[in-house]
Amino acid sequence: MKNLVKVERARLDMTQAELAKELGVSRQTIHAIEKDKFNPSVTLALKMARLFNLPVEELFIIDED
Amino acid sequence: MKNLVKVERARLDMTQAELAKELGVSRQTIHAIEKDKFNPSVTLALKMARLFNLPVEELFIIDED
DNA sequence: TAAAAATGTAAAGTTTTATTTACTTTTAGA
DNA sequence: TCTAAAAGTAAATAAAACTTTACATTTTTA
Repeated sequence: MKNLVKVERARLDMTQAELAKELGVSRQTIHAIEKDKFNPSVTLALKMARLFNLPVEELFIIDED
Repeated sequence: MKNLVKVERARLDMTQAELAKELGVSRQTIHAIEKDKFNPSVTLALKMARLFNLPVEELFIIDED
């Protein structure tokens, strides 16, 4: 699993802390997701995708099959 | 959060056990998701959406804002 | 270049997802 | 209608998401 959170966050010119607050999670959660430390819930993924105006499938990409 | 897993599973004429096996999770996990008992990981959501040939956003719907 | 802001990291603790086992109830087929 | 498959439920456990706190490092900006 890789994701475009860091890039899309940069596009919106938001800090990890700002994004975290917007999404109702901790800054460390954002950091961990950006570093592929974990696999967020679909709810959080949906909220992020909506904020970034991207489909979940483009924001989070499963490596292989 | 609601979801269309039960409906889409019916469209593919699969049992909970078959779907579970296909996705590499337990039958109870499928059951719990169908009953909105929990919020799956984005990875599992992506696998389901791909199997059902639907965007994650259509398979899993956040209730409000 | 010094200070402040942002990011990285880490550890302990909580909550929730997911597994396993087992049993009951419902549904479908012979 | 009897039977078997499927689905519902539940509880104990394991694993992972997420929180909180705290501090170090990097980047930005005054």
